[in-house]
Amino acid sequence: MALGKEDWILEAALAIGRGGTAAVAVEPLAKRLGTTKGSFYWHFANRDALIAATLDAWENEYTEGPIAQVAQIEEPRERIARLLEVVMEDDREGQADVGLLASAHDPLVAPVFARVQSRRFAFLEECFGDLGFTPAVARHRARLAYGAFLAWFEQRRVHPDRPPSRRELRAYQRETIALLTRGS
Amino acid sequence: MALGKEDWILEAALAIGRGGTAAVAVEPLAKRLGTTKGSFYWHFANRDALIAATLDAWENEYTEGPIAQVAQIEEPRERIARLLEVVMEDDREGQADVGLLASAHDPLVAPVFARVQSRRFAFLEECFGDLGFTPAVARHRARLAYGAFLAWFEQRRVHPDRPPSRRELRAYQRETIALLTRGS
DNA sequence: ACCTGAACACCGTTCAAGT
DNA sequence: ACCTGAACACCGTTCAAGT
Repeated sequence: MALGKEDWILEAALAIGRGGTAAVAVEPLAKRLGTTKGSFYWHFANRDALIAATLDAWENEYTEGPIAQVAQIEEPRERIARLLEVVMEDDREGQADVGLLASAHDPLVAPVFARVQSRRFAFLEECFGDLGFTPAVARHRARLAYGAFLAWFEQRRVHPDRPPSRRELRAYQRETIALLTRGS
Repeated sequence: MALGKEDWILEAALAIGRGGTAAVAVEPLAKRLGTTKGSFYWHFANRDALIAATLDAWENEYTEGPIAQVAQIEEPRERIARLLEVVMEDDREGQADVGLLASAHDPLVAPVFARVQSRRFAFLEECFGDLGFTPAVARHRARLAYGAFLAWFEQRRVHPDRPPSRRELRAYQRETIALLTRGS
């Protein structure tokens, strides 16, 4: 039966999760889908186009999603806290991010990543601004909040053998919020 | 004239800085060095061995270096502050890190990165412990400090067009230290 | 419209032969 | 001891030919 672009994109997303963009190889993907390389080139101009399409899908699903979930919360402190929870809760979300971090240098990935990160920074900056911090301070706190997120996943990625407990996650989030909103 | 392993390692390090391990390709490297692929295989078993050797050199130079530079500072708060400065000051250091972050998924890179990060976390934890925090709190603060470092370079990498000023860096460091050592 | 299969380029790897 | 050059495998890409 005929395949569609989506089938290739789905398979590529799995590959990226496993090993970054380097793991997106047309021939193995074709084998996995039970078809040939020639078929692939009917749907996509080349390998880069497949990766671009996959990143596009990721950007839509995973970035706006979490932000939209918390954007309507009135209290800024609560909004930040919920965002941290949402974003650190879901393992798949984290791994999608981390799989892409692994390919951050890839010229295809860089611009997408830049957009996503800018969006996240901007949202966090706004939240801290709503707490009454000056723009400069809000920027620093937003950066620290984003770093709190990065460091958490870095540690998970590097020590997959000993995943921190749910309690540890809660304590870390609590302390992060407490510290970063101090002075508001 | 005869080349040595070091010549290949140096060239490989440059390539990693440019585009992660994916940029380490034997044939182009050979061309750059004015020799042939065959020559490469006299010095190294294969491409992986070259990358491993390059990572080894990086681990020795760039990880122990900064820590050693600050380890003998008495005052823990000062020690942390200096470490942040040292590690964020030098652009080349940051880019070596970031170049490798780009290949974090690479099975060759993962274990080296794990060691380096463990070492850094442990050192930071110790510093915060010396400030009198309980182990759990020290762990959280160490993670946040490491995140402060990661987020800084992430932002630089993503927006190479508008690098933050020296003043911004100073202000960010000052505020990070102030926040993370609060309560000691 | 969608796919196959053969072809070619590029890079990793091997190895016999050179100095 | 160190290097060359030819060979082969693997994957990206093209394309004429099939359904």
